[in-house]
Amino acid sequence: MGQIKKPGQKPEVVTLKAVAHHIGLTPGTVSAVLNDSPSARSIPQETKNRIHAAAKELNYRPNFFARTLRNKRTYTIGVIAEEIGDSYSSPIISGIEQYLRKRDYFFLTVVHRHDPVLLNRYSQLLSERGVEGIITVDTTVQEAPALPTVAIAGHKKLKGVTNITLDHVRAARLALNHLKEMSHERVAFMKGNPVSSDAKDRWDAICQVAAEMGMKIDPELTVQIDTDDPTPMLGYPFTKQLLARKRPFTALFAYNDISAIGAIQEQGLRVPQDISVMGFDDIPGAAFHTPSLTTVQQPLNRMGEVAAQVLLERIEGKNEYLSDIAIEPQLVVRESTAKAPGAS
Amino acid sequence: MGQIKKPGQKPEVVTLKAVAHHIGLTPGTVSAVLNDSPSARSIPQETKNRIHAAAKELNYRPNFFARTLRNKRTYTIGVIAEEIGDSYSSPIISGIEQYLRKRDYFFLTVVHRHDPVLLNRYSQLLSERGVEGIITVDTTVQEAPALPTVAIAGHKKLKGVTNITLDHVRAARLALNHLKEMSHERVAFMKGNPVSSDAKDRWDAICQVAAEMGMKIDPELTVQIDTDDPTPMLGYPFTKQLLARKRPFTALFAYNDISAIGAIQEQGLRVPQDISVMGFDDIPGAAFHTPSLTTVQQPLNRMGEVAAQVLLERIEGKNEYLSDIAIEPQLVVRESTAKAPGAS
DNA sequence: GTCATTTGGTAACATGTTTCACGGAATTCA
DNA sequence: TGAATTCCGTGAAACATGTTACCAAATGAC
Repeated sequence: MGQIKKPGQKPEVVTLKAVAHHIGLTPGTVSAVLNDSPSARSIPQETKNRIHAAAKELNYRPNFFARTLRNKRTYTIGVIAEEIGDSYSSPIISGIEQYLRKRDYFFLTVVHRHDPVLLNRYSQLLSERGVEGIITVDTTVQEAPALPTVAIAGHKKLKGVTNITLDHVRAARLALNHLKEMSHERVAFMKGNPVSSDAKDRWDAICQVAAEMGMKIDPELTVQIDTDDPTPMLGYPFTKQLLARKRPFTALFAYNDISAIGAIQEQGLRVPQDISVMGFDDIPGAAFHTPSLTTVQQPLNRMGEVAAQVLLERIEGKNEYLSDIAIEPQLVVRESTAKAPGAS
Repeated sequence: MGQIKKPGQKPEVVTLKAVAHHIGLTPGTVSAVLNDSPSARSIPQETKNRIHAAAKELNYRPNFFARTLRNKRTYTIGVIAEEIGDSYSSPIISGIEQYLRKRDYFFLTVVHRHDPVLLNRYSQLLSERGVEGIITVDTTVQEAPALPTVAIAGHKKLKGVTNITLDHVRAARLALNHLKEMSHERVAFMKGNPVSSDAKDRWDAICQVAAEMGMKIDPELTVQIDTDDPTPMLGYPFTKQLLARKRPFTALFAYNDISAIGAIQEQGLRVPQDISVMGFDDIPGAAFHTPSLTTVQQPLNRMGEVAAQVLLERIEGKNEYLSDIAIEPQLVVRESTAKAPGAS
């Protein structure tokens, strides 16, 4: 493993022993020098040079597993995401990768699909494979983990877990203010599927901010998403359901961009002339949809980076551990929202 | 690593030695039994039961690194993608994950960004970390690798590499036939950025099929993408460039869905009334764009699965290795293509 | 000739895997 | 019936490869 195979020959692994032999020293000495360990203090520079030269010449690569066996360091973390490849997880994982690459860490990825049993099994397995920390995406860790853990969109305070969450109150404020400025008074809401770990917080924040603003939320104008489709079809049936109630409204605050796009597919709605639609997330497609989507932007990529950074700081014991990190959302106004019909 | 830490106590690793000690046997014996190795043939069932019971009771988990040191098996593969999180790589990686999960393999992911130096460095690093095979996505491996390798959208025949490629000739036939049936005669083309490993093959196939069909390709109606933007902006400037030439055309065959969506943003085009636009890939957003995109579907998810499957078969030495696997595309007709204006 | 350096070797250890061997019992052969 | 062979159940030890605390031989200082 880990060496160039000269065609036709057998792999010819260059071990520490081989290097040592090559210059007539012992593996222990060579190891100490190559690691610049304190016990190599007394080795003269001349010898050190010879050792380094030989290692380079033979293209010596220490065996990762032998080394890990002693050192207990793997420079690897585990990422447990709800899914790979959907528009929410992808930018997060990409952000994680960006940061880890700079720090020469690697990561293993597994998918939990909101299944708590899988979540536990995978934490176990990852831990057995020596990951030094775990980042979870869109799930709630249920019990204090054995390894340093950062939970993106995690919402349970647990010892050893750093939660990275969007400031949902601020998000709600941005969104509702925007709608208010556009004179919308009858606003419909889509509540996220409870398996989505942001669903409850986001809704609570909306309720709180609505109360602050003196805006009342009509239960007849709220629908609850309870399917788990990664395509915009997610939003479609719930919009139908909403329209079927025949209760007038001028704006719809969807649970996320995906469901917002699904809602716009509903032919009964002219967006934004009749109904303004507000999304959440600002996924890559949001800007290129027709009409382009007004949305509360979550900096997903950055959240991934921050998660990785915080985790490495904890692994390397640099900083004291924070139990919560809030990320600030931004409002991105595009075409899908407009003045409420009939407003001056 | 790999065990539950009882709060307050030190980790308390359960090693083989601990298990052996617990029942008064030696590690060697316990190991043989737990692995059901041939040398455990002569151990009576009664003893085996005791050993298994003890292992379960103490919740023994073999140390992955110690084991790998001897066995040279890691059940891990490396994925080298151009990028994580864009609409091309994401479904592929997701497909890889789906298959690996079933087989209890893990994977490490790294990103090459079309940089050949990175590609080599990462193969090295992954190999040092004991991956048993590599899947590359959207890059061309330049020299015969030391490990079993599957290249998705790879185009160079190399010993040890299995290329998984779309049948581009068939793809071109599907697309051009559709346009012909819609009476399009003046078709504009966008050629992919040469760093995209499919670009050349796709173009060659289009030229070949066009020749077969007696359709001629006007160089004035082809543009060459030479930027590397993951958003639809990719297609936008090249469409402008095309229009600036004032050469009339009724259909545009974009390099992929992303650039097709970018092209449609160009306000000068009414799609499909004036111009039909054909994409390539069928990314998740294609169906939900307005107008929805007619496109040649690449089963990206499936390509990932197939890649993983083929790679594991090679690793486990089950099948003889194939140097090429062709994947069949499908035409998905949606709203962005229509009869050419003026056609009966 | 004793003491301190200098230099680098020795060996234990991290944890599992696997081959070999050994003492005693059981069986077979002459 | 006694010797030879095989079988049983297990332990011992080598090995996979590095790391590191400690030790020893050689050299030079006084």
